[in-house]
Amino acid sequence: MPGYEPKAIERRWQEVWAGEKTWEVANPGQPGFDEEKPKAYVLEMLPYPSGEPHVGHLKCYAVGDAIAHFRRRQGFQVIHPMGYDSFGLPAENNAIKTGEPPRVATERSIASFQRQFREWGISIDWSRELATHTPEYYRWTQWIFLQLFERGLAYRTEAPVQWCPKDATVLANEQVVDGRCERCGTEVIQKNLEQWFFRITEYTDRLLADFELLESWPEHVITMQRNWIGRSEGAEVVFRCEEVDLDFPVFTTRPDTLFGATFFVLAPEHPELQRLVAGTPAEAEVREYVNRIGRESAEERGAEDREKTGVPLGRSVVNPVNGEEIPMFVADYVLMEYGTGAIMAVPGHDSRDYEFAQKFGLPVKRVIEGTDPEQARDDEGLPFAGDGAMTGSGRFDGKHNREAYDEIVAWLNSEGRGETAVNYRLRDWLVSRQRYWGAPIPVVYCDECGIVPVPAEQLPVELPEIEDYAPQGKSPLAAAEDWVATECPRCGAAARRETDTMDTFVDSSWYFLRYLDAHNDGAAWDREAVDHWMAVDQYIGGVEHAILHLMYARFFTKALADLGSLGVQEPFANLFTQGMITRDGAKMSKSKGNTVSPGDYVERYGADTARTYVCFMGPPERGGDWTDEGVEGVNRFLSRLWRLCEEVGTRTEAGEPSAAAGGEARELLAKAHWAIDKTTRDFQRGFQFNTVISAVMELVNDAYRLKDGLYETPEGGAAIRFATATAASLVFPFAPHLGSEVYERLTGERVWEQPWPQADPALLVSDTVTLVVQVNGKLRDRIEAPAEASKEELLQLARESEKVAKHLDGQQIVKEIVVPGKLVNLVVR
RNA sequence: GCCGGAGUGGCGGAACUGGCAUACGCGAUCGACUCAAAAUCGAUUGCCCUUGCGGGCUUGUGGGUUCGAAUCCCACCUCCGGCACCA
Repeated sequence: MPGYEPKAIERRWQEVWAGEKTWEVANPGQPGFDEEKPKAYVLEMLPYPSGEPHVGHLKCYAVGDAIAHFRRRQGFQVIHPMGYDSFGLPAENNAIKTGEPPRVATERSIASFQRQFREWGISIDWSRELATHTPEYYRWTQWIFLQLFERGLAYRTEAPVQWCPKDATVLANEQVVDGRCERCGTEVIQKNLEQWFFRITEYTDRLLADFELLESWPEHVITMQRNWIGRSEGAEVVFRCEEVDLDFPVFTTRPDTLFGATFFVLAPEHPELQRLVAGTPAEAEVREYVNRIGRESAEERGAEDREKTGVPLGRSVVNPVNGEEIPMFVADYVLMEYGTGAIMAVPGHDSRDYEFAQKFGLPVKRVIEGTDPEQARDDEGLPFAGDGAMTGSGRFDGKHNREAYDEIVAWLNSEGRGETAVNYRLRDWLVSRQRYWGAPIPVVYCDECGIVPVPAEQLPVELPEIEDYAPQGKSPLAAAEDWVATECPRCGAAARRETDTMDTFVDSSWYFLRYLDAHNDGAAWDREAVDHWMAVDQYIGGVEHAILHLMYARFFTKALADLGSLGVQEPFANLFTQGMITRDGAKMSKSKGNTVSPGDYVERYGADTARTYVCFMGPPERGGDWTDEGVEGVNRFLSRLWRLCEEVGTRTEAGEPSAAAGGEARELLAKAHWAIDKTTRDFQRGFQFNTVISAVMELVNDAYRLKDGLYETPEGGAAIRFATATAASLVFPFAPHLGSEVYERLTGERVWEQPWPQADPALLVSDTVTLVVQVNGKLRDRIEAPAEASKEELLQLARESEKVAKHLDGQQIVKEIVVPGKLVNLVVR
């Protein structure tokens, strides 16, 4: 008997699917569009094509494909497209090193992804394939840029930016991790440059409020985004420096502690700093301090155990609530990027201000009493972060601080010295990059007209071919003189093109819309197609995109909806984030030499084994450690199914299984229906693929256990044939090739054309149940009991048990608990 | 520090609404087949005591609620992830 040979099976079915374009779906109005079926948009995050696919890709697409297959067989018209996020730094860095054009390396990698997706048997609608580096795609990325520009949502301004000296480019705040470049790990420095921004901050409140519109997102992803947006409610309060006749607004979340302010601190980058100290004795020391801080990296400055430093300015401001003059300082623990770059310092109730006050010998004043009377008396327990009664706060004394909060803000407002205010951590999205391998920003600079957008009909602004990719502080595109020199679209005078390109996150912020109308060369998409398919019903990807990509895509969706181009406010109704696969307990990396190449495993065991393994190794939202023994275990299981199919195919005849069958035939039929029921429920519950697969394993195990007896009779033969075909049908979403092959051999049908099986309720119940008998909550016996036995009958059975009787000996039953169909618990004393 | 998540056999993990803890897989031991090995098939496999029958213990730790807790409540410990001088 020939063994399981996945190679031949898998190739055969891949050719069927490719030849028949099995997974293509039509848009509304096109031939082949099915009006009856509800739609389901199943989408995995598009890959960044660099080298070969790794196991993370295998897992993501195996998980997504299982969902796509299940939904199809549940009667949905499933759209399941694929594309490539093909602009970006790694291809360009490779180009700088090797001289190979980024396009060449990228397209080679795309070819490798395409080949592997086919070899894995992922059910992709290839007619909708896209790559973000093609002019057909980025033409519309540029179009969206122009739309945002027209609405004032894209703007250019000089700003302090994070600059990576190694990659010689600016970075988004989101791409700076612990003060280092996310990509190359180099320490980031600050620079002032003219840059392009998207006004995402205009959408902060909607980005927060619309979490409500989502159906199912992991709670931690929502929390991460919420923290990233960082909305704080508080008040803006104005402190005045009489000596230089300047007002200094501060943002505070604790206006109730205003009476406790004992000093005032400006960030080293504060624009009024020079004016405050010019010509004063403090000037030299302040300048030296500011210069020193300026030279420090973001990492040094943000270090966890950094001691507080600062310099007194020799100036003071007036506290608006009590007229007190408090001294001013410059200190680097105040950040220019947040709030107003200045703070009122309340050392009695803020740990950072407290530390500073201790170091500089400044007064610490308590203005809220703790509930603990010991703490209430003096400076014990300071800084105090809790709530309590106001003290040392004039006419607010005795009030609870939460109450006083509003009254103080109201009073400031009436005096014109303050008002309620909201602050966000989120900054506008810096989208320009001084890099080659990205979509050119479609803008022209004209001496007469200034910044002029390229008219939509002139798009795309194509990326020119160049020789030298190395950045020299400005975009490599600046060297392409013929390309840069152009005419002003408005006045026709000589003008110069923008030489920066767009952040690749821009490309991936709208690709899910382009799939829906991928070859439209008259518009980014057809509104009817997008209205039909959006939103994405299930989005799947790595949790590393929890903030950046997902928030940018949400922002784009809202902005495009405001422009009238879209009818939804949220792009992804349901989100699933898969966990990372490790090897030997560690993250895979080439330097550690612990990488796993999916290609090797597909070659050795077949795609079905590799796919089923990544779904079986544990709950997919959690990570898991890749082991070869685990892969072999799954391969064993699929081989068992294969051999069972071969045996059943020769030893039984096709025939309807009879629900009236008795004995082992009925036992196996019941197991098959149990498996149908279990897998269906687990699929509907979410992503419990490991338990889905284990249910099919149980079914196959039972078939092996019972098969020899079943071959004897026609009913038995029909039962095991049904059980085997059912196993194939249920495992199909994970092992589509083997599932198709086995199902076809035993039924003559194509499994993906069959609806998902339905469990027969009559076979889910049995006429006896195992009754668990406990004495004082401890298991003492198991008894087979009639399923419909009454409470009294169950108690009777329980008491008759010898094993139970032993534990009742000499004791008195004080309570009897009966859960029909399950258990009896006798409480004795 | 703040915000999430998780602690179950030798390992990955299962257990629905509080009701048989350890499904399924891996590993291990034994047996069948074989000249032999691999593959395959079958049996055993939480820990402790006991020749056996049987008994005791066990879901990170300590307490609580309950006839009954991996599951609910309180306190604590450990690990993982995110954010972090954000006023």
